[in-house]
Amino acid sequence: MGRIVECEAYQEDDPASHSYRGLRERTRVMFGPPGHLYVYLSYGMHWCCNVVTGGDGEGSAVLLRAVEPVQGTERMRDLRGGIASDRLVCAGPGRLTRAFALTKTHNGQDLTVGDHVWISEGLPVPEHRVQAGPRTGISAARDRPWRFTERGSAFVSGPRGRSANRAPLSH
DNA sequence: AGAGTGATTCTA
DNA sequence: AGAATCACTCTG
Repeated sequence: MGRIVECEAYQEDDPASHSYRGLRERTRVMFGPPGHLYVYLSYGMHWCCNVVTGGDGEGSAVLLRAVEPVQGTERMRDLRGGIASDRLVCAGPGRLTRAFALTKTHNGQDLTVGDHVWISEGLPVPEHRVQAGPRTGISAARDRPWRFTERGSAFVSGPRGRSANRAPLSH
C-alpha cells in the first residue's frame, strides 16, 4: 500500500495521449468506463498503469507515476530486485508497477470494487501542496502542465526526487 | 550518454 | 513490407 504522490493527465484531445488517434485494441480500456486500470507495455519492458477517468466512450486517463510506500515496503523491495532505497521503490511508472506486481493481467481491472487492487480516499492534500508542471518523457503537447506531484515529496520520480520538487516553506 | 526491448503506428 | 516511435530504467 502507498500514497500516490505523482501522476499525469492524458485526454482524447491531446497529441501526447494514446487515445489521440482513436480507439484501438490497446486503448480499449481507456475508452471504457472510469475507475478501471489501463495497463500498457512501455519500451518493450516496463508496465505502466493508468486510472481511467473520463466517462464511458471518452479516452482519458491518469498515469500513476510515483507512490510513497506505506505498507508492505519490504515485499515491494523484493519485487524490485532487493533495492535498498525506500525512496526509489515506486519512484517512476515502471518502477511502481513492478513494486505492486502489476502487469497486463491487471488491464481492465475495476478499481472500485476493492478486489485485489484498488484506490481508496486518503487524507486531503491542500492545494498548495500540489505542484503542476510539464509531463515527462513526451514530445508532443509539452506545454500542457499536466504532471502533478506532491510538493516536497522525496518519493517522486526523477533524479534525487527531482530538484524542481523541493519545498518552498510558505504559501 | 547508451543499451535494452517489443508493441504500435507511420510511410511507401 | 520496413522504419520510426515510443507516457522507461539501469548501467557505466
